[in-house]
Amino acid sequence: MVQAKKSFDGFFKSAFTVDNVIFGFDDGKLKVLLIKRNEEPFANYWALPGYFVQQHEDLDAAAQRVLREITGLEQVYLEQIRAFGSPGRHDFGRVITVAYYSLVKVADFELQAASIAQKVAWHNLEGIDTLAFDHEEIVQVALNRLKRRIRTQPVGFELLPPAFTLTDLQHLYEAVWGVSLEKRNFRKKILSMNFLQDLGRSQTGVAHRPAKLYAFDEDRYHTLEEEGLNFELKEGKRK
Amino acid sequence: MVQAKKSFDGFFKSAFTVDNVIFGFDDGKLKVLLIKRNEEPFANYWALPGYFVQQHEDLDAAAQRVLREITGLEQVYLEQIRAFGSPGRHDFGRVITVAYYSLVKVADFELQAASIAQKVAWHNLEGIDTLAFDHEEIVQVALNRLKRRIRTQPVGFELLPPAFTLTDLQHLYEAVWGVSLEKRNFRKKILSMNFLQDLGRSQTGVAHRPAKLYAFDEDRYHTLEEEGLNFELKEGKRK
DNA sequence: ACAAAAGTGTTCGTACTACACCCATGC
DNA sequence: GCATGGGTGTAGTACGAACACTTTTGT
Repeated sequence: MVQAKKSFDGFFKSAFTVDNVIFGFDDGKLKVLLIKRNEEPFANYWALPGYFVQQHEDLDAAAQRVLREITGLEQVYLEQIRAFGSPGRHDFGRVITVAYYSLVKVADFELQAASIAQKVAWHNLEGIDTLAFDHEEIVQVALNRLKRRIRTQPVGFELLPPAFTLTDLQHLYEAVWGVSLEKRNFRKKILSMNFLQDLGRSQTGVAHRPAKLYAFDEDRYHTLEEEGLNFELKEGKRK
Repeated sequence: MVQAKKSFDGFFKSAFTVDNVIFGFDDGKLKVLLIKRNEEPFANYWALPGYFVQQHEDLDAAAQRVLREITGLEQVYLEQIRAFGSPGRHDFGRVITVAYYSLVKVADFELQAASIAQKVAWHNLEGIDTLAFDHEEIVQVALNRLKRRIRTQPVGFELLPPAFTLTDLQHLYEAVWGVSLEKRNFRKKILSMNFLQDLGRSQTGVAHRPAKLYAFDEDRYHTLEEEGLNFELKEGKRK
C-alpha cells in the first residue's frame, strides 16, 4: 500500500482554497461582500473572501470558517457552487478553488476585517469590475445559481430580516432577477402558498400606510412540501 | 513573492482527481458506466471512471480525457457537478475529487477497458450497491442534477440516437424521473415546442405500426430560445 | 385475424395575466 | 390635504390534466 502510494507522490503537489460569494440584500439592492486583499498575489485587489483549506478540514467546514471569520455568523445558508481550476489561475502553483455562496441578513452583523483583508465592504452587483484571480467569473456563476434557486426554493428569506413586508420580498426577487413584477399577482401567488405567517404587526414610522409584517414559517413550509406543494415562481418577461 | 510563497508551502500537499458519471440510455433504462478497479485503494470494487488531474491540466480537460480513454468519445455533453472533499475519503492522503457527468449515446462506441480498469460495464441505476470511495453519493447527486436539467434544458437528446421516436423520448423521461407520463399530453407538449425535425422516415421491422422518426434540431432550438421559448416539462405526480 | 404499439381531439379546471382604484399614515 | 406606498377583485386566456378509440404493421 505504501508502495502503491509512492508512485502517486507526483500528484500530491497541489493546494485548494474555498471562496465564498456572500450575498446580502440592502436598500433594495443585491450586494456581495468583498475584501481588499493585503497579501500577494493580487494585493490591493478586491476579492472574494476565501482561504486555503487545511489538510484535514472538510470543504464545507472550510467555507463556514471563512464566513465566520468575516461575519461572525454560523448558521446561515451555504451551498457549494462548483470547483474552478484552470491551471495558471494562481501564481503560487496549482490551486483549485471550491466556490460557495451564502445568503446572509445584512443587519445581523458588523463587518470586521480579517487577517487576510485590509477592508471588507458590501458591493453592488452591477458595480463590480476587476477582481482578483477568476473571481469575477465565480460571482457570475454564483448569481446565476441564485437566480435559479430562488425560483424553486424558499431561500430568498435568508436575505431578509425575520419580519419583512411583501413589498420587501418582491423587491428582492426583482433585484435578483433584474425584472419588475406585477404587485397584485406576486402577492396572490406568495400568499396562496400559505407558508407566510402574518405577524399581526405593521411597519411603524413610514410616511404612508404601514405594511403588514410577515415571517417565513419554515416548519409549515416543510409540512406543505411533504404534502406535495411545489414552490415555483415565474420570472416574467418585463424588464 | 518567492518569500510569500514559502509560507504557503504547507498547503501544497494535496491532490485532486476527476470522476465522471457517464449516463447512457438503453433498453428503456438509464445506465451508468462503471469500471472495476485493479489498483489500490478499492481494488476490485466497481467505481466511477476517474483519475488524478495532471499538474497543468484544466479540470474540464481532465474529465474529457477520462471519458475519451474509456469510450473514445470527444464531443459529448459534459458538465461539472461539484467537488467532493471529505478528509479521509482517500487512503493516500488528501484528495478531493471534482465530479462530472456526461450524457452519451450508448450505440456510439464499444466499451474498452482502460489501464485503470479490469472491466467496464453499464449498470442499471437501481442495481447499484457498494462502490469505491464516496462514489455512491456522487452518483446520487449526479442523478438529481440530471433530473432537474432535463426538465428545463434539451439535454435528453444527448442520450438518444440521432433518429428517435417520440415514445423513445417519453421512455427516457420516465426512466430518469421514475414516473409514468401520459402519452398524448407528452407528445403534444414536445411537438408544440417545434424544435423536433420530422425525418419523414419510420421505424422498420417492428411488429406494429411503425413510429415516425424525429431528430433534435439544435439550430432551430437556439433560434426559438432567443425568441423567448422556455423549454420546461412537468414531472407530473404519477408513479 | 390477432397482437402490439402509434397516433390523435376534446372537455374541464386551474392558474397566470393584465389592469385601476381606494386606504392608512406622516408631514 | 397631499404625497407616498399598501392593499385588493375580476375577467380573459392559456395551458395542463384526464381520458378512449382508430390505425398500421408483422406474424
